[in-house]
Amino acid sequence: MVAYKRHVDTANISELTISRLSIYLRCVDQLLEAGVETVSSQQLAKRFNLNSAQIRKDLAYFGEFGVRGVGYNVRQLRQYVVEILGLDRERRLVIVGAGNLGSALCHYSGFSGGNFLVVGVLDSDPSRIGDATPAGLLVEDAARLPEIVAQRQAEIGVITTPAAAAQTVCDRMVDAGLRAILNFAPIRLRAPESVLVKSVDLKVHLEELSFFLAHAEG
Amino acid sequence: MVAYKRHVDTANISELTISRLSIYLRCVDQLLEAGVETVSSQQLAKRFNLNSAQIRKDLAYFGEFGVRGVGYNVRQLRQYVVEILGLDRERRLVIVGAGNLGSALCHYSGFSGGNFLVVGVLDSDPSRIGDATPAGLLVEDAARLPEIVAQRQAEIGVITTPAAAAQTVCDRMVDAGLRAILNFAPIRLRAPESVLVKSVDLKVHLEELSFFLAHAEG
DNA sequence: GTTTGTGAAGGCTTTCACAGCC
DNA sequence: GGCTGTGAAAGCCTTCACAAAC
Repeated sequence: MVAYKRHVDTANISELTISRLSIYLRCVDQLLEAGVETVSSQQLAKRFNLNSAQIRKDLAYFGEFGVRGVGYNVRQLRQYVVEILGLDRERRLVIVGAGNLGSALCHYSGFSGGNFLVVGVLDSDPSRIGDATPAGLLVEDAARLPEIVAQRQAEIGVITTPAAAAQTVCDRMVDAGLRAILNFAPIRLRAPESVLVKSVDLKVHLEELSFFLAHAEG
Repeated sequence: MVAYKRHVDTANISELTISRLSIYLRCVDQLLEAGVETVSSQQLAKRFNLNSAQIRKDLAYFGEFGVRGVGYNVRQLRQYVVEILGLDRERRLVIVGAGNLGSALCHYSGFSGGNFLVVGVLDSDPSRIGDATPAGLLVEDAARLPEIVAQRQAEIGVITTPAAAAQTVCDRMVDAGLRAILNFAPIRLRAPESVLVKSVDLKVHLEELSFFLAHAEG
């Protein structure tokens, strides 16, 4: 077994591989909780409905983590995936849009827990500024985005505004120095190539389910 | 122009095509708001950062909606996409898990608006049962899932419980007759093939952004 | 002239299958 | 015996490019 390759050309690695690493992390956490110490790609695949060759290939991009004839050490594997995903240090988030979704996310365990920390919830609506979110943060003025990003060293912006405001908020986040943006507004955003924007349109998933219901025989 | 083909073999159509149809619907809605009456695939592509051949191909699976030399009638196109996605009738949702995310989603406009309607928010925690959600629904006992699904004719189940409870809730949703499930718990669910389960792990997206931040040069 | 709908080409991802190693 | 890491094959998806239609 060799250590995690730090100098892989990450530009050539598919986003699909990255999102699967994230999934593997959940699986490995479950195994750790269950006290499993060693796991083969086949066991992982069977247990979590994955493909064993794909697991091996995804991991092999970043180093040789396994032992032939044995499998992977679960604890070690977790640590490697954590390092690959950059989860070995805290990542701070700023949420813009203190509506239902925004205030729910700021104390959603996936968002404020583990390596992620919500350090600000902003809105441009004066009637919302000063409100307490369920997590105890106060809603602040969206105009203060640049200073909040700088002072609190936020790296990730989360957009939970209505569609009409999203592009403006995105532009301001880019100007404020945020390099990674998670967008929940149902609109396609434009941003410089140096900034990564991921959009999650929750309605798309519902509409996929609707398509399935409309066309499934039965 | 020919009408929407009702008898396409939907089993052969990629999920990617379906999720793009959903995106096209957002784009077409923006065009309608802007008063645009006709649009070509190239105009759509340029405006929303898409590929024109892909738009044409995605649409062509379901019929011949365009006029050569002209393009697509925006209003008509919207109607076709709505029919394809099965959005021409109401789809009722039941949410299980009245935590932060669950109660936020039940009055999130994407979830209770348009063709989707949340008809129940359930939890198994007695201390939550009876609580009012922001949308005015009362949290009901998760044990009543089967009767609520049947009486209110719910079709889609939404899981917003902690990971540990998600598989049990999923099994009960299947038993209650739900054929489409949207899962927000960070766990891989197992369900019969006749049921469509879509999982949305919000943390996966954050971790993808983290990977980008960790490896982007800068 | 313009644009659609589509076969063919190209590119990307997954899966297979096995050499190499334990 | 077992399992990983990986080239090769298969499958899938996107893009090109053009005939057919307006």
